Amino acid sequence: MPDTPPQAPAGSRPPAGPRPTLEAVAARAGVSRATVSRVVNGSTGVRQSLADKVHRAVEELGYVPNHAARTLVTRRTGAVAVIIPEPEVRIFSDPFFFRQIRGISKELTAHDTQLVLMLVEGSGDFERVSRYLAGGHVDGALAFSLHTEDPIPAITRRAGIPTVYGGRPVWTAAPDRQAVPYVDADNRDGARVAVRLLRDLGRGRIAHIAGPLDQTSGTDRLDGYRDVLGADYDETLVAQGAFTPESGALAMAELLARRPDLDAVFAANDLMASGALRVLKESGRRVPRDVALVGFDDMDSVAASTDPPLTTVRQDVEGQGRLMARLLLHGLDEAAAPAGQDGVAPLAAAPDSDSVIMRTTLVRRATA
Amino acid sequence: MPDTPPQAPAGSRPPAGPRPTLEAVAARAGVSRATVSRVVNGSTGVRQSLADKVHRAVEELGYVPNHAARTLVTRRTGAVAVIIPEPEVRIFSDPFFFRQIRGISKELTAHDTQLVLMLVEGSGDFERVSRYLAGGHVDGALAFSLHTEDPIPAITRRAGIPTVYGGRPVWTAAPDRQAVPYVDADNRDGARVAVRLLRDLGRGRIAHIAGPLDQTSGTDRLDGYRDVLGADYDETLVAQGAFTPESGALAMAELLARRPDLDAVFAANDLMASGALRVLKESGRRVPRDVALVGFDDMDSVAASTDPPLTTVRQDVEGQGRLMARLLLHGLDEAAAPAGQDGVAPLAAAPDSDSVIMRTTLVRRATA
DNA sequence: CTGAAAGCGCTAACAC
DNA sequence: GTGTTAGCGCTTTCAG
Repeated sequence: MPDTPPQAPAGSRPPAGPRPTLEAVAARAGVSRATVSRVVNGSTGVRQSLADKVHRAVEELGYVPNHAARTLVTRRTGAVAVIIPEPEVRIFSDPFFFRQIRGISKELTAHDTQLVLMLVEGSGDFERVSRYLAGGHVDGALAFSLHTEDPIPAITRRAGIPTVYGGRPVWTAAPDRQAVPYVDADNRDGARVAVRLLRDLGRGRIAHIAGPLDQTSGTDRLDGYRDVLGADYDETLVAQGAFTPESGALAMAELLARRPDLDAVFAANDLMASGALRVLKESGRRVPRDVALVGFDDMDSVAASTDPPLTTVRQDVEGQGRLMARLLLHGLDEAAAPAGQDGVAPLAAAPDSDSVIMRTTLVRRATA
Repeated sequence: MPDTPPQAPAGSRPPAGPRPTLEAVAARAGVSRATVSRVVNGSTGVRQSLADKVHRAVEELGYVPNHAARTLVTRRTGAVAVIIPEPEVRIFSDPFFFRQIRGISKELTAHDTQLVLMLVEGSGDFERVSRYLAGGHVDGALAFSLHTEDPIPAITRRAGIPTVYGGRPVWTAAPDRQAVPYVDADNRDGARVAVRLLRDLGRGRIAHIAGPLDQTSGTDRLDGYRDVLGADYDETLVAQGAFTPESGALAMAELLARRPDLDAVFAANDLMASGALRVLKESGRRVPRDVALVGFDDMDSVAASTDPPLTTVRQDVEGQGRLMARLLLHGLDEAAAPAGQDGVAPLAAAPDSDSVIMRTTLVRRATA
């Protein structure tokens, strides 16, 4: 490159001005653009001596490939959207989402893929999401917390954007069940394990504080409870909450009023368990002596710091996030090169479609 | 991703295949590409009749502009990076970050700009961030929680990426103070208001549980405390915490041991205040009768639900997020079109450079 | 193994 | 006002 600006800045750092292009690197290395491109993209078939020259030129010029140009020709953006329905108040009280995002972030980062966060406010926002996804800004999407009438699946499908869901979407139970890939904890089995523990502890009147029934995490845990109770299932021992401490307290009070004889409680999550625990203690009952209690999630900021510490069912939220990303990325690679093996070890078995249900583990502390 | 089966779905939705290009729209509307481009980009100088035709063609074809192609020529990505240092454990316990991100998201969305989330894990990650920012993927960046030796500023500067910081960076107090734009709450003044309240309540031995002193939110609040105490400032009445409930409890116990006669406490945040409150009650003291207590943040999940509810200093976290985004976007527009007014109403006054300090408000509940 | 050439889809001068 | 014409920086056949 003959035209260097008059006074070159002294520092050894690459020149500031306009970023160098492939062209510039090629000129400097004395090769063609094609060769530089090959080297930069790690192609094998290039003589070592040339490759070295190119690398040096890249270094000296501080060359960084232009993303837009690359995307324009490859049709790959190297970015993934993470769609979160805002109304979910949980976002703010729960470290849940952030942990899941953390897992997603780690996995994406490891694959040099960017995370585009989309907080979806209200119904008016769906048009925006739709446009965005259709705009080819991202290669795929990760979505959360789908309720019955969630428009996201339709949007991603129409936009032709591969999508993996977090948590089993409710509609998978519907007659025309669309086989969407999702990652979830084995809520039903986790609940079974919790209730079995209570039963094996000799408790005969095990109550359940259920989560919202428009979410599969709520219904699946209730189903697990019923599985174990079997014929002994008794409606008067079930109350509903909303996954918040307050709702747990309310539900507990209700249960106590209805069935003062209950001797155990399985709460559908730790937050509700903490509310229940408070009410239990206020009612003069001793935990676990009089009433044993088990939660769900093993949310670190809650479960370990209640008094007494909560026995609960742990789910690996961060792992779920990682897996969601892995599943998506895997699918994307497959679409590009429809071959087999790629070395990604599945974290768990896939029951059907491409979904993964992750094992839960019982964490025994002091409430049961 | 399972391909769509052979049989094309009947719906009136636009053809699936390859996405239509400007060219296609132009052909369909019987105009040139340039005209379509003008219409799509809302240019004024186009005859109405033509514009209508174009709009119709766009509609019929389901045309969506190709982002990469546009970026390639405009040099604008329409995306902003949000950089968060992962080690911050606060992320998981505090709704803080999510609220700030929520504010950022809202503002960006309103300006059709995307949010690229970068969780920075450790030192090894900085190279990645550096490469990413240099890669021209984003137009600007928003960064958080800078500690003394944070490399982010150097990285963004070198990459030439305009950046706005969340919270006053510590180095702004250094001799060679770089004038970086940031948004922060008026921590010092907020602290003054809190301590003045305590003093006006007649308390004579006001203690302070300080936050970490490597963060300006910690030091600024301590400074505010000292401002009010003036000559009465007494080191034995100050203990340090780490913005967590546990550290607040520890600090409180320490203070109580040292100065059993204290009659008020100003904690540098609500989380620490909650820990302190517990210890205070356990020590048999009545709040606020024996010891008055004021927190900071007005973190909804904490302040309103302590017993008794916490008097605290509120900062508008979501507003700070919005403002950060607004400042950045404003700067970007300016760079593009270096003119004046653009109708963005500042939420508060700018003291120097382009930074904004936001007012705090005292929220009186029951602890003082 | 390497280079030349043809675009990817769009915007922005510049003519008409 | 509207069309024509160059590229933006990169990958990728296709020759050699």
